[in-house]
Amino acid sequence: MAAATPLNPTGPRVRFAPSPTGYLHVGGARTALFNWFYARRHAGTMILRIEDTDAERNKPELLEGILEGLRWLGLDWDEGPVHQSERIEHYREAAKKCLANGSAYLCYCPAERYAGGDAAEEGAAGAAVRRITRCSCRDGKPSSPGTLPAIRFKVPLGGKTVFQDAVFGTREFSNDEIEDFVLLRSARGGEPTGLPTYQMSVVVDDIEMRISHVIRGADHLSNTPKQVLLYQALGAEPPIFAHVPLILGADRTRLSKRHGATSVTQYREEGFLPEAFRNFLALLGWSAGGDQEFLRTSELIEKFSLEGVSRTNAVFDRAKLEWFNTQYLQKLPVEELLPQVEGELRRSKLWREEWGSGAGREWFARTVDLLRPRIRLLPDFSSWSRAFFSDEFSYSAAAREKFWKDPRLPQLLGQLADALAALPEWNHDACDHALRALAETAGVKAGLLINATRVAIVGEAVAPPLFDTMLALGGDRVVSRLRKSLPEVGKSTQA
RNA sequence: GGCGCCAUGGUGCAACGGUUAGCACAUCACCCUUUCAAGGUGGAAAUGCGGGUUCGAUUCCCGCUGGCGCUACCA
Repeated sequence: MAAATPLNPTGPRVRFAPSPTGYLHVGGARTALFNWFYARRHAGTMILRIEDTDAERNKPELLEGILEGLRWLGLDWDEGPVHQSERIEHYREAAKKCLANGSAYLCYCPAERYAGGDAAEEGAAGAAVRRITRCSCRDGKPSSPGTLPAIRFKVPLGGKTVFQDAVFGTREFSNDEIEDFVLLRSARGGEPTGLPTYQMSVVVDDIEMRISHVIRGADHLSNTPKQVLLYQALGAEPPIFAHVPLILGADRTRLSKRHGATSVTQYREEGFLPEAFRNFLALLGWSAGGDQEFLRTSELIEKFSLEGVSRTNAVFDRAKLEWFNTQYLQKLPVEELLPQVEGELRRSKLWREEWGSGAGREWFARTVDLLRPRIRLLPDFSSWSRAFFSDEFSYSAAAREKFWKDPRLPQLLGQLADALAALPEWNHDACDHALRALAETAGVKAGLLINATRVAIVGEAVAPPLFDTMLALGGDRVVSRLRKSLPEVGKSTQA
């Protein structure tokens, strides 16, 4: 994908590295967004890397969905996507190097000896679980020689590992708390060396891709010291880390399927505007410092900084997301909205080519402008405001129940249709006067006619102001819809 | 269990030793109004607890509590 801004070869290099084991969820999207903001803010380079080393859990078909989600969000990248599955040799080389310089060793222990234990032992009445973090293989005394070995990192005894985090500050971990983690899994099949673990592939790639800032979820804070140790073993300078707080569900646990929509694709389908979604996401765990919240993407890029990233986990609040959407729906210049609405109408098969240019385009723009203060999500354009784009619509039950009660209505609406049909000119005030005049002669409140007419011409109890609506629909349509409604109005008033 | 991180109204953020603790969402009331929104005005609502440090703590330190994360030959 082409870069949106000129690249600065000395600028920061960041990456977003999803694993195609699921869809792009909002947490990942927010991480991608922050990386992108940072890259664009500093004219740096954004790299997309696919972490697909786990052949079992990896589902290649999910990748397209992730890319689609990123594109919908409006994010682009300058390099990649790079697939880790195609770089296995690099990781093996690095592991060999660690073996050669003494920072790693071959471990012949069966995998089960390390795995399984901790979680399983938890039930033992709170008994302290001492994990195995070192083994005799480390000293060249294989516990089960003959089996295929894994390569483990030889974590230094004693001492501490420190690194800089742009969000959390200087972090220190004592090495004795870090287990001898696996670099290369024991071989399956005939291969002498296996596949890399996350720690290995991430570090090797971040080094080779010259990543300067690792911006990722705070769930990685705990394994960062392992990675720092690896950088040192490979003779490389660690990058600057920036761990961003997690996004939680309303119950304060990490956002997951049971919290409802967590895939960005779902938000696209529900009809959110990407820019509104971006604005909302940006403010989850980050703030420009002041009180301003409505920030267009260009402002977000301009203001983004790692210093503004919070250390507190944030709860995903859908109500606020919807508020952002209504704000964008209302504040954007109409022209920016038209393509979105056009897309929506196309999806619902209501689109007519005449609205693409000329007078049709003008009408379309005016109508969208009229409708938008009442729109919450894009599909509202083809549902409750359907009557503005199609003659085929139905009268909502709630609307007839509410506004088609008065028994005089069938007669009055008939008279109104006649009066409107006789109008020499079709404009807001003419319609207004005609309706009020009729109300006065008939001795009814104007509101009675106004409300009933609204239902008759758009089928809904809720719509823009009546005379603006009439103007948008045009005289012929209003009159014919009014007449066509008469039998239905009759039924309702008798019920 | 161990290690780590975090802690301002229900939610998202401000206030980075001195403010009547601010803004926004949500919520309630009122205004506007032909419906419903939008908009406007106002209300209710927070510094988890306990110790320090300081003339002064939301802010710095310690403890507690609570939440979250990591604790795999997953990423």
